[in-house]
Amino acid sequence: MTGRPREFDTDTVLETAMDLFWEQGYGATGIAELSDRCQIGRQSMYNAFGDKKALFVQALDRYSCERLGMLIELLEAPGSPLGNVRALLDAWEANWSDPEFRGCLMVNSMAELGVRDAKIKARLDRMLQKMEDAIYTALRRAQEQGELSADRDPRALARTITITGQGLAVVGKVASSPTYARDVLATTRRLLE
Amino acid sequence: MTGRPREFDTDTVLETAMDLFWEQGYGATGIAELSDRCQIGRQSMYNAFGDKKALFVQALDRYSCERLGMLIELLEAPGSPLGNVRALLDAWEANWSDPEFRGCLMVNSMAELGVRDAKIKARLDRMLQKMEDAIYTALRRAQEQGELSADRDPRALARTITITGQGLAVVGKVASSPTYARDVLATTRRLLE
DNA sequence: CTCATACTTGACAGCTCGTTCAACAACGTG
DNA sequence: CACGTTGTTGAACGAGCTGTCAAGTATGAG
Repeated sequence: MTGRPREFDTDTVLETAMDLFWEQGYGATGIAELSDRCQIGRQSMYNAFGDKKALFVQALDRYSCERLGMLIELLEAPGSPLGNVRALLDAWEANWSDPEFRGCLMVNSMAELGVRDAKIKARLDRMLQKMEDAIYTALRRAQEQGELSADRDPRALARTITITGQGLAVVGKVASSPTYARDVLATTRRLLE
Repeated sequence: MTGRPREFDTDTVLETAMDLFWEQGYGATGIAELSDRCQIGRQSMYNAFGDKKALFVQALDRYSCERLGMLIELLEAPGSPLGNVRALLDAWEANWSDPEFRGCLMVNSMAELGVRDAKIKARLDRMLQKMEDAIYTALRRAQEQGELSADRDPRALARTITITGQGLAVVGKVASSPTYARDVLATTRRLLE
């Protein structure tokens, strides 16, 4: 029944794999590199996670849980819903200004695999909707509490904020101007007034 | 002096190569595939364009000239500058709704190569600035002609519109909702009122 | 015609990739 | 201790990749 116990922690390995895919993308990350950095043999990798694409999907799911989890937690914090949305924009701005800013695994994956792999495409679409819905819900609550004018379209606003976040994540990989995110997010904040 | 003449048109080949990189990305596009679709031998490819990365850079430059050229042309059209900006947003919306929408080579390249290749990164940064500047100039002219309120920050607005375009280009590769671009661009248009 | 030049063609070297195979090691159970 | 089960280790496979070499071919110049 019970065989030889694992010598590695599945979560730690998945976290490292996620980081690698995050930094380099799916195609540019090789199995050798993965097993090197994760400090486990190739075969152990295949035993535990399946083939490369299966591993990637699990890493992507982990990213989704972590990041979207943080986002939802932030937006559902007690107090002012609109303040929470503003806090999200602040967090993006701070993150963007980090010199080690490395983009977003979700967006990178959309660009690299969005049209090529239908299964991953559907997954990414779902993640996008989760993000949008979390922002939408916060905006709706802001309207209910009178923080946000009732004549605003919260769905359109949530989508705009989502797009802005994704756009900043890609552009941040090449833009040299340090005030880019500040300018863009200042405009976004004006939409919430 | 003059040797055997070329049997192919350099522009046509470059256009085809650009399309391939556009659809599949840099890493996922092989030399064999390129020479197949371009209908020329590998060696002819290497003779005419250099190695793979050099070919890609030329394809990227071509994309930049074509697309940014169209964008600038649209924004500098005679008549209302603000109307031209609105026309740009309309064009994006129409483009996005196309079922064969395939994103944008610029954004795809940012995601795939933005942090890995410094030379390409600088090139993409320059393209981004060109795009931003074209929109900025149109907005400035709109202000001079009194179409756009003078208290708006045209730089921030131009960057916001740029980010929105890039964001839509990535998200469009996976988003299933057909009203996404409409919602986002409606919000963007409100910024111009 | 001869020759240097430039392009084309096909084969192939060298490498890396994802994946698998076979042998060995560590565990619980009888 | 023997056995089934599971994980590890290291080697190897076949396919695909980028880039190059060598031979053949079409041109203009002398």
